Amino acid sequence: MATPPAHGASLLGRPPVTSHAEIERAGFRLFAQRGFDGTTLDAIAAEVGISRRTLLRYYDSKNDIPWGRFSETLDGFRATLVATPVDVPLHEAVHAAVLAFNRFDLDAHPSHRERMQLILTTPTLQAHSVLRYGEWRQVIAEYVALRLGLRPDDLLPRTVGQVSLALTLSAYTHWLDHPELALHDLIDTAMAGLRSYLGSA
Amino acid sequence: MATPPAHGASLLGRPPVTSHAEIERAGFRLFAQRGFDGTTLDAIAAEVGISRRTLLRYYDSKNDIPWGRFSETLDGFRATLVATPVDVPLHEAVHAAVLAFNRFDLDAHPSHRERMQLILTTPTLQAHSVLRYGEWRQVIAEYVALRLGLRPDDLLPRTVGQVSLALTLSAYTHWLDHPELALHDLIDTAMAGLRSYLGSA
DNA sequence: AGATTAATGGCACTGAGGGACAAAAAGAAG
DNA sequence: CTTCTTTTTGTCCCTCAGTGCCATTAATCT
Repeated sequence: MATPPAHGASLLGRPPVTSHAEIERAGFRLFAQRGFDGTTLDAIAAEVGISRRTLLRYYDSKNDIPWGRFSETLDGFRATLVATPVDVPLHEAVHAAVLAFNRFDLDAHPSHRERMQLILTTPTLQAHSVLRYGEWRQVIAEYVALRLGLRPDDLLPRTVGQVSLALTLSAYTHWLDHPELALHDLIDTAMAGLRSYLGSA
Repeated sequence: MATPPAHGASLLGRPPVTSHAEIERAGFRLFAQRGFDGTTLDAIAAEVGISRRTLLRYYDSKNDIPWGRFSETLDGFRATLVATPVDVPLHEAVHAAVLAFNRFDLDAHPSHRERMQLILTTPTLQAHSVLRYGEWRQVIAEYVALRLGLRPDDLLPRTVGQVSLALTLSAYTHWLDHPELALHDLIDTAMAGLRSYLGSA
Protein backbone atom coordinates (compact mmCIF):
# COMPACT_ATOMS: atom_id res chain seq x y z
CA MET A 1 0.00 0.00 0.00
CA ALA A 2 0.98 3.55 -0.59
CA THR A 3 -0.71 4.39 2.70
CA PRO A 4 1.73 6.58 4.62
CA PRO A 5 1.73 6.89 8.39
CA ALA A 6 -1.45 5.65 9.96
CA HIS A 7 -1.03 8.59 12.31
CA GLY A 8 -1.17 7.04 15.71
CA ALA A 9 -3.58 4.37 14.62
CA SER A 10 -1.37 1.33 14.73
CA LEU A 11 1.63 0.98 16.97
CA LEU A 12 3.03 -1.72 14.81
CA GLY A 13 5.90 -1.56 12.38
CA ARG A 14 8.56 1.07 11.95
CA PRO A 15 7.37 4.40 13.34
CA PRO A 16 7.10 7.38 11.01
CA VAL A 17 10.11 9.67 11.12
CA THR A 18 8.11 12.80 10.43
CA SER A 19 4.56 14.14 10.21
CA HIS A 20 2.33 16.09 7.87
CA ALA A 21 2.60 19.09 10.16
CA GLU A 22 6.38 19.05 10.10
CA ILE A 23 6.48 18.76 6.32
CA GLU A 24 4.03 21.60 6.04
CA ARG A 25 6.13 23.85 8.23
CA ALA A 26 9.28 23.06 6.28
CA GLY A 27 7.40 23.63 3.04
CA PHE A 28 6.06 27.03 3.99
CA ARG A 29 9.48 28.04 5.23
CA LEU A 30 10.96 27.35 1.81
CA PHE A 31 7.99 28.70 -0.15
CA ALA A 32 8.41 32.00 1.68
CA GLN A 33 12.05 32.14 0.65
CA ARG A 34 12.10 30.90 -2.92
CA GLY A 35 8.44 30.91 -3.89
CA PHE A 36 6.32 27.87 -4.58
CA ASP A 37 7.51 27.13 -8.10
CA GLY A 38 11.09 27.84 -7.11
CA THR A 39 11.01 25.19 -4.42
CA THR A 40 11.73 21.62 -5.51
CA LEU A 41 10.55 18.48 -3.82
CA ASP A 42 14.18 17.60 -3.22
CA ALA A 43 14.65 20.84 -1.32
CA ILE A 44 11.64 20.20 0.89
CA ALA A 45 12.72 16.63 1.52
CA ALA A 46 16.20 17.80 2.47
CA GLU A 47 14.74 20.44 4.80
CA VAL A 48 12.69 17.81 6.59
CA GLY A 49 15.53 15.31 6.50
CA ILE A 50 13.74 12.61 4.53
CA SER A 51 13.97 11.30 1.00
CA ARG A 52 11.90 12.65 -1.86
CA ARG A 53 10.25 9.26 -2.19
CA THR A 54 9.07 9.38 1.39
CA LEU A 55 7.85 12.94 1.03
CA LEU A 56 5.63 11.81 -1.82
CA ARG A 57 4.11 9.18 0.43
CA TYR A 58 2.94 11.84 2.85
CA TYR A 59 1.59 14.11 0.15
CA ASP A 60 0.40 12.92 -3.23
CA SER A 61 1.90 15.93 -4.91
CA LYS A 62 3.73 19.16 -4.22
CA ASN A 63 0.46 20.99 -4.80
CA ASP A 64 -1.15 19.17 -1.91
CA ILE A 65 1.28 20.42 0.69
CA PRO A 66 -0.19 23.91 1.14
CA TRP A 67 -3.67 22.47 1.57
CA GLY A 68 -2.66 20.43 4.58
CA ARG A 69 -5.35 18.16 6.01
CA PHE A 70 -8.19 19.97 4.26
CA SER A 71 -10.24 16.88 3.50
CA GLU A 72 -10.43 16.10 7.19
CA THR A 73 -11.79 19.54 8.05
CA LEU A 74 -14.68 18.87 5.69
CA ASP A 75 -16.04 16.40 8.23
CA GLY A 76 -16.64 19.28 10.59
CA PHE A 77 -18.31 21.21 7.80
CA ARG A 78 -20.69 18.31 7.17
CA ALA A 79 -21.39 18.00 10.88
CA THR A 80 -22.28 21.68 11.17
CA LEU A 81 -24.77 21.37 8.35
CA VAL A 82 -26.58 18.26 9.49
CA ALA A 83 -26.77 19.64 13.03
CA THR A 84 -28.75 22.64 11.81
CA PRO A 85 -32.43 22.56 12.84
CA VAL A 86 -34.67 21.97 9.85
CA ASP A 87 -36.77 25.01 10.61
CA VAL A 88 -33.85 27.25 9.69
CA PRO A 89 -34.36 28.36 6.09
CA LEU A 90 -32.05 26.57 3.70
CA HIS A 91 -30.11 29.57 2.49
CA GLU A 92 -29.54 30.70 6.07
CA ALA A 93 -28.35 27.26 7.10
CA VAL A 94 -25.83 27.15 4.27
CA HIS A 95 -24.67 30.69 4.85
CA ALA A 96 -24.17 30.10 8.57
CA ALA A 97 -22.23 26.91 7.94
CA VAL A 98 -19.97 28.64 5.45
CA LEU A 99 -19.25 31.35 7.99
CA ALA A 100 -18.60 28.82 10.73
CA PHE A 101 -16.30 26.79 8.52
CA ASN A 102 -14.10 29.74 7.73
CA ARG A 103 -14.15 31.09 11.25
CA PHE A 104 -12.93 27.71 12.43
CA ASP A 105 -10.10 27.64 9.93
CA LEU A 106 -9.04 31.07 11.03
CA ASP A 107 -8.97 30.24 14.71
CA ALA A 108 -7.36 26.88 14.27
CA HIS A 109 -4.43 28.16 12.23
CA PRO A 110 -2.99 31.60 12.81
CA SER A 111 -1.04 31.11 9.60
CA HIS A 112 -4.24 30.64 7.65
CA ARG A 113 -3.70 33.94 5.90
CA GLU A 114 -0.28 32.93 4.60
CA ARG A 115 -1.72 29.67 3.43
CA MET A 116 -4.56 31.29 1.52
CA GLN A 117 -2.24 33.96 0.20
CA LEU A 118 -0.05 31.28 -1.29
CA ILE A 119 -2.93 29.27 -2.66
CA LEU A 120 -4.80 32.18 -4.19
CA THR A 121 -1.85 33.95 -5.76
CA THR A 122 0.18 31.05 -7.14
CA PRO A 123 -1.25 30.05 -10.52
CA THR A 124 -0.14 26.45 -10.14
CA LEU A 125 -1.99 26.22 -6.84
CA GLN A 126 -5.04 28.13 -8.04
CA ALA A 127 -5.41 25.48 -10.68
CA HIS A 128 -4.89 22.53 -8.40
CA SER A 129 -7.26 23.93 -5.80
CA VAL A 130 -10.28 23.24 -7.98
CA LEU A 131 -10.13 19.64 -6.92
CA ARG A 132 -10.31 20.70 -3.27
CA TYR A 133 -13.10 23.17 -3.94
CA GLY A 134 -14.95 20.35 -5.61
CA GLU A 135 -15.08 18.36 -2.38
CA TRP A 136 -16.27 21.45 -0.54
CA ARG A 137 -19.02 22.14 -3.08
CA GLN A 138 -20.09 18.53 -2.89
CA VAL A 139 -20.72 18.87 0.84
CA ILE A 140 -23.08 21.77 0.19
CA ALA A 141 -24.75 20.07 -2.76
CA GLU A 142 -25.43 17.00 -0.65
CA TYR A 143 -27.00 19.03 2.12
CA VAL A 144 -29.16 21.06 -0.26
CA ALA A 145 -30.28 17.87 -1.95
CA LEU A 146 -31.14 16.37 1.42
CA ARG A 147 -33.20 19.35 2.46
CA LEU A 148 -35.05 19.65 -0.84
CA GLY A 149 -35.55 15.98 -1.60
CA LEU A 150 -33.33 16.18 -4.68
CA ARG A 151 -30.17 14.39 -5.73
CA PRO A 152 -26.76 16.03 -5.23
CA ASP A 153 -26.16 16.06 -8.96
CA ASP A 154 -29.39 17.89 -9.75
CA LEU A 155 -29.12 21.40 -11.05
CA LEU A 156 -30.13 23.39 -7.98
CA PRO A 157 -27.89 21.65 -5.43
CA ARG A 158 -24.95 22.03 -7.75
CA THR A 159 -25.79 25.65 -8.41
CA VAL A 160 -25.95 26.44 -4.70
CA GLY A 161 -22.60 24.73 -4.20
CA GLN A 162 -21.03 26.68 -7.04
CA VAL A 163 -22.48 30.00 -5.93
CA SER A 164 -21.51 29.49 -2.30
CA LEU A 165 -17.97 28.87 -3.40
CA ALA A 166 -18.09 31.90 -5.67
CA LEU A 167 -19.08 34.15 -2.79
CA THR A 168 -16.46 32.69 -0.49
CA LEU A 169 -13.71 33.07 -3.04
CA SER A 170 -14.48 36.67 -3.85
CA ALA A 171 -14.56 37.40 -0.13
CA TYR A 172 -11.20 35.67 0.36
CA THR A 173 -9.60 37.52 -2.51
CA HIS A 174 -10.78 40.83 -1.13
CA TRP A 175 -9.65 39.84 2.34
CA LEU A 176 -6.12 39.26 1.11
CA ASP A 177 -6.07 42.74 -0.41
CA HIS A 178 -7.51 44.30 2.74
CA PRO A 179 -6.04 42.75 5.88
CA GLU A 180 -7.92 45.17 8.11
CA LEU A 181 -11.30 43.69 7.16
CA ALA A 182 -12.83 40.62 8.79
CA LEU A 183 -13.33 37.63 6.54
CA HIS A 184 -16.77 36.77 7.84
CA ASP A 185 -17.93 40.35 7.29
CA LEU A 186 -16.71 40.13 3.73
CA ILE A 187 -18.65 36.94 3.12
CA ASP A 188 -21.74 38.71 4.40
CA THR A 189 -21.00 41.73 2.26
CA ALA A 190 -20.47 39.62 -0.83
CA MET A 191 -23.80 37.92 -0.22
CA ALA A 192 -25.53 41.27 0.27
CA GLY A 193 -23.91 42.57 -2.89
CA LEU A 194 -25.19 39.62 -4.86
CA ARG A 195 -28.70 40.17 -3.57
CA SER A 196 -28.71 43.81 -4.53
CA TYR A 197 -27.19 43.00 -7.90
CA LEU A 198 -29.90 40.47 -8.65
CA GLY A 199 -32.64 42.59 -7.15
CA SER A 200 -31.98 45.72 -9.14
CA ALA A 201 -34.64 44.71 -11.64
CA MET B 1 10.66 35.19 -29.03
CA ALA B 2 8.74 32.06 -28.37
CA THR B 3 6.03 33.54 -30.56
CA PRO B 4 4.93 30.74 -32.87
CA PRO B 5 3.30 31.29 -36.25
CA ALA B 6 2.14 34.85 -36.74
CA HIS B 7 -0.78 33.26 -38.52
CA GLY B 8 -0.85 34.95 -41.88
CA ALA B 9 0.48 38.17 -40.45
CA SER B 10 3.94 38.26 -41.95
CA LEU B 11 4.82 36.60 -45.22
CA LEU B 12 8.45 36.64 -44.33
CA GLY B 13 10.59 33.81 -43.12
CA ARG B 14 9.97 30.10 -43.18
CA PRO B 15 6.26 29.36 -43.38
CA PRO B 16 4.60 27.36 -40.58
CA VAL B 17 4.21 23.68 -41.37
CA THR B 18 1.01 23.30 -39.39
CA SER B 19 -1.68 25.29 -37.58
CA HIS B 20 -3.43 25.42 -34.23
CA ALA B 21 -6.54 23.95 -35.82
CA GLU B 22 -4.65 20.98 -37.22
CA ILE B 23 -2.97 20.27 -33.90
CA GLU B 24 -6.30 20.53 -32.15
CA ARG B 25 -7.89 18.00 -34.50
CA ALA B 26 -5.02 15.59 -34.10
CA GLY B 27 -5.15 16.05 -30.34
CA PHE B 28 -8.85 15.34 -30.02
CA ARG B 29 -8.48 12.31 -32.26
CA LEU B 30 -5.93 10.83 -29.86
CA PHE B 31 -7.71 11.98 -26.71
CA ALA B 32 -10.81 10.14 -27.86
CA GLN B 33 -8.79 6.96 -28.32
CA ARG B 34 -6.44 6.89 -25.35
CA GLY B 35 -7.85 9.55 -23.07
CA PHE B 36 -6.20 12.84 -22.21
CA ASP B 37 -3.71 11.60 -19.65
CA GLY B 38 -2.93 8.58 -21.79
CA THR B 39 -1.85 10.75 -24.69
CA THR B 40 1.73 11.98 -24.65
CA LEU B 41 3.01 15.11 -26.33
CA ASP B 42 5.23 12.87 -28.42
CA ALA B 43 2.17 11.04 -29.70
CA ILE B 44 0.42 14.25 -30.68
CA ALA B 45 3.53 15.60 -32.33
CA ALA B 46 3.93 12.38 -34.31
CA GLU B 47 0.27 12.48 -35.34
CA VAL B 48 0.70 16.00 -36.68
CA GLY B 49 4.09 15.20 -38.15
CA ILE B 50 6.11 17.75 -36.22
CA SER B 51 8.58 17.60 -33.36
CA ARG B 52 7.54 17.83 -29.74
CA ARG B 53 9.52 21.03 -29.39
CA THR B 54 7.56 22.65 -32.19
CA LEU B 55 4.29 21.46 -30.72
CA LEU B 56 5.16 23.26 -27.52
CA ARG B 57 5.67 26.45 -29.49
CA TYR B 58 2.09 26.33 -30.73
CA TYR B 59 0.64 25.53 -27.33
CA ASP B 60 2.28 26.45 -24.05
CA SER B 61 1.24 23.17 -22.54
CA LYS B 62 -0.68 20.01 -23.24
CA ASN B 63 -3.50 21.40 -21.11
CA ASP B 64 -3.91 24.33 -23.46
CA ILE B 65 -4.71 22.23 -26.50
CA PRO B 66 -8.36 21.46 -25.66
CA TRP B 67 -9.04 25.13 -25.01
CA GLY B 68 -8.09 26.12 -28.52
CA ARG B 69 -8.16 29.86 -29.21
CA PHE B 70 -10.26 30.69 -26.18
CA SER B 71 -8.53 33.95 -25.35
CA GLU B 72 -9.45 35.30 -28.77
CA THR B 73 -13.13 34.55 -28.31
CA LEU B 74 -13.10 36.73 -25.22
CA ASP B 75 -12.76 39.75 -27.49
CA GLY B 76 -16.24 39.03 -28.83
CA PHE B 77 -17.48 38.66 -25.26
CA ARG B 78 -16.11 42.08 -24.39
CA ALA B 79 -17.62 43.57 -27.52
CA THR B 80 -21.06 42.20 -26.70
CA LEU B 81 -20.94 43.77 -23.28
CA VAL B 82 -19.79 47.24 -24.26
CA ALA B 83 -22.32 47.30 -27.10
CA THR B 84 -25.17 46.88 -24.63
CA PRO B 85 -27.29 50.04 -24.17
CA VAL B 86 -26.74 51.55 -20.74
CA ASP B 87 -30.46 51.60 -20.01
CA VAL B 88 -30.46 47.82 -19.83
CA PRO B 89 -30.22 46.84 -16.16
CA LEU B 90 -26.79 45.57 -15.27
CA HIS B 91 -27.78 42.06 -14.29
CA GLU B 92 -29.74 41.68 -17.53
CA ALA B 93 -26.84 42.95 -19.59
CA VAL B 94 -24.46 40.45 -18.02
CA HIS B 95 -26.92 37.60 -18.26
CA ALA B 96 -27.64 38.30 -21.92
CA ALA B 97 -23.94 38.50 -22.75
CA VAL B 98 -23.27 35.19 -21.01
CA LEU B 99 -26.03 33.57 -23.02
CA ALA B 100 -24.79 35.08 -26.26
CA PHE B 101 -21.22 34.00 -25.56
CA ASN B 102 -22.20 30.39 -25.08
CA ARG B 103 -24.64 30.36 -27.96
CA PHE B 104 -21.83 31.61 -30.17
CA ASP B 105 -19.48 28.90 -29.02
CA LEU B 106 -22.08 26.29 -29.72
CA ASP B 107 -22.81 27.48 -33.24
CA ALA B 108 -19.21 28.06 -34.15
CA HIS B 109 -18.03 24.60 -33.18
CA PRO B 110 -20.28 21.59 -33.54
CA SER B 111 -17.72 19.69 -31.51
CA HIS B 112 -18.14 22.07 -28.61
CA ARG B 113 -19.85 19.38 -26.58
CA GLU B 114 -16.90 17.01 -26.93
CA ARG B 115 -14.56 19.79 -25.99
CA MET B 116 -16.48 20.69 -22.86
CA GLN B 117 -16.97 17.05 -22.02
CA LEU B 118 -13.23 16.56 -22.07
CA ILE B 119 -12.50 19.72 -20.12
CA LEU B 120 -15.13 19.18 -17.44
CA THR B 121 -14.50 15.50 -16.81
CA THR B 122 -10.70 15.32 -16.92
CA PRO B 123 -9.32 16.31 -13.52
CA THR B 124 -6.09 17.61 -15.00
CA LEU B 125 -8.06 19.88 -17.32
CA GLN B 126 -10.58 20.93 -14.69
CA ALA B 127 -7.68 22.21 -12.70
CA HIS B 128 -5.96 23.99 -15.53
CA SER B 129 -9.19 25.59 -16.69
CA VAL B 130 -9.30 27.89 -13.70
CA LEU B 131 -6.76 30.06 -15.40
CA ARG B 132 -9.04 30.39 -18.42
CA TYR B 133 -12.07 31.02 -16.28
CA GLY B 134 -10.09 33.78 -14.62
CA GLU B 135 -9.81 35.68 -17.88
CA TRP B 136 -13.53 35.22 -18.48
CA ARG B 137 -14.42 36.48 -15.00
CA GLN B 138 -12.16 39.44 -15.48
CA VAL B 139 -14.17 40.50 -18.55
CA ILE B 140 -17.33 40.56 -16.48
CA ALA B 141 -15.68 42.25 -13.52
CA GLU B 142 -14.38 45.00 -15.79
CA TYR B 143 -17.79 45.62 -17.29
CA VAL B 144 -19.53 45.67 -13.90
CA ALA B 145 -16.89 48.06 -12.61
CA LEU B 146 -17.41 50.29 -15.63
CA ARG B 147 -21.16 50.41 -15.16
CA LEU B 148 -21.02 51.02 -11.43
CA GLY B 149 -18.09 53.38 -11.29
CA LEU B 150 -15.99 50.91 -9.32
CA ARG B 151 -12.67 49.24 -9.93
CA PRO B 152 -12.50 45.69 -11.35
CA ASP B 153 -10.82 44.44 -8.19
CA ASP B 154 -13.52 45.78 -5.90
CA LEU B 155 -15.69 43.26 -4.11
CA LEU B 156 -18.91 43.52 -6.11
CA PRO B 157 -17.42 43.30 -9.60
CA ARG B 158 -15.43 40.28 -8.57
CA THR B 159 -18.43 38.70 -6.90
CA VAL B 160 -20.55 39.13 -10.02
CA GLY B 161 -17.77 37.59 -12.11
CA GLN B 162 -17.48 34.64 -9.74
CA VAL B 163 -21.22 34.08 -9.51
CA SER B 164 -21.74 34.35 -13.26
CA LEU B 165 -19.12 31.68 -13.74
CA ALA B 166 -20.71 29.57 -11.03
CA LEU B 167 -24.07 29.62 -12.80
CA THR B 168 -22.54 28.87 -16.17
CA LEU B 169 -20.53 25.95 -14.84
CA SER B 170 -23.44 24.32 -13.08
CA ALA B 171 -25.47 24.71 -16.27
CA TYR B 172 -22.68 23.17 -18.34
CA THR B 173 -22.28 20.24 -15.99
CA HIS B 174 -25.98 19.54 -16.12
CA TRP B 175 -25.98 19.93 -19.88
CA LEU B 176 -23.36 17.23 -20.23
CA ASP B 177 -25.50 14.87 -18.18
CA HIS B 178 -28.64 15.74 -20.14
CA PRO B 179 -27.90 16.10 -23.85
CA GLU B 180 -31.56 16.64 -24.63
CA LEU B 181 -31.66 19.98 -22.80
CA ALA B 182 -30.60 23.29 -24.32
CA LEU B 183 -27.61 24.96 -22.70
CA HIS B 184 -29.10 28.45 -22.72
CA ASP B 185 -32.26 27.19 -21.06
CA LEU B 186 -30.15 25.61 -18.37
CA ILE B 187 -28.31 28.86 -17.73
CA ASP B 188 -31.70 30.55 -17.35
CA THR B 189 -32.93 27.78 -15.09
CA ALA B 190 -29.81 27.97 -12.92
CA MET B 191 -30.31 31.69 -12.55
CA ALA B 192 -33.96 31.24 -11.66
CA GLY B 193 -33.01 28.56 -9.16
CA LEU B 194 -30.53 30.88 -7.49
CA ARG B 195 -33.17 33.61 -7.20
CA SER B 196 -35.67 31.29 -5.60
CA TYR B 197 -33.01 29.87 -3.30
CA LEU B 198 -32.03 33.32 -2.10
CA GLY B 199 -35.60 34.57 -1.98
CA SER B 200 -36.99 31.81 0.21
CA ALA B 201 -36.49 33.96 3.29
C1' DA C 1 15.43 -14.90 19.09
C1' DG C 2 12.43 -14.96 15.30
C1' DA C 3 8.29 -13.58 12.78
C1' DT C 4 5.38 -9.91 11.50
C1' DT C 5 4.25 -5.29 10.24
C1' DA C 6 4.91 -0.83 8.44
C1' DA C 7 7.79 2.88 7.15
C1' DT C 8 11.91 4.39 4.76
C1' DG C 9 15.16 5.15 0.99
C1' DG C 10 17.53 4.09 -3.26
C1' DC C 11 17.18 3.28 -8.16
C1' DA C 12 15.38 3.61 -12.50
C1' DC C 13 11.97 5.18 -15.51
C1' DT C 14 8.33 8.14 -17.93
C1' DG C 15 6.62 12.51 -19.26
C1' DA C 16 6.17 17.66 -19.21
C1' DG C 17 8.46 21.66 -20.17
C1' DG C 18 12.33 24.97 -21.37
C1' DG C 19 17.00 26.92 -23.09
C1' DA C 20 20.37 27.11 -26.72
C1' DC C 21 21.67 26.76 -31.26
C1' DA C 22 22.10 25.28 -35.87
C1' DA C 23 19.51 24.19 -40.05
C1' DA C 24 15.69 25.05 -43.31
C1' DA C 25 12.67 27.84 -46.10
C1' DA C 26 10.75 31.64 -47.51
C1' DG C 27 11.11 36.87 -49.34
C1' DA C 28 14.10 41.03 -50.27
C1' DA C 29 18.25 43.35 -51.97
C1' DG C 30 22.39 43.51 -54.62
C1' DC D 1 21.65 34.37 -59.36
C1' DT D 2 23.68 35.03 -55.20
C1' DT D 3 23.55 36.96 -50.61
C1' DC D 4 21.16 38.82 -46.61
C1' DT D 5 17.37 38.80 -43.53
C1' DT D 6 13.55 36.86 -41.22
C1' DT D 7 10.96 33.29 -39.11
C1' DT D 8 10.04 28.60 -38.18
C1' DT D 9 11.69 24.11 -37.25
C1' DG D 10 14.27 20.27 -35.20
C1' DT D 11 17.91 18.38 -32.23
C1' DC D 12 20.23 18.02 -28.05
C1' DC D 13 20.29 18.40 -23.31
C1' DC D 14 18.74 19.61 -19.03
C1' DT D 15 15.49 20.00 -14.71
C1' DC D 16 11.75 18.51 -12.12
C1' DA D 17 7.36 15.94 -10.80
C1' DG D 18 5.66 11.64 -10.02
C1' DT D 19 5.54 6.19 -9.97
C1' DG D 20 6.86 1.26 -9.50
C1' DC D 21 9.90 -1.92 -7.45
C1' DC D 22 12.50 -3.73 -3.85
C1' DA D 23 15.68 -4.08 -0.25
C1' DT D 24 16.34 -2.20 4.40
C1' DT D 25 15.20 -0.55 8.91
C1' DA D 26 12.78 -0.30 13.22
C1' DA D 27 9.27 -1.18 15.78
C1' DT D 28 5.76 -4.87 18.08
C1' DC D 29 4.08 -9.57 18.87
C1' DT D 30 4.74 -14.58 19.77
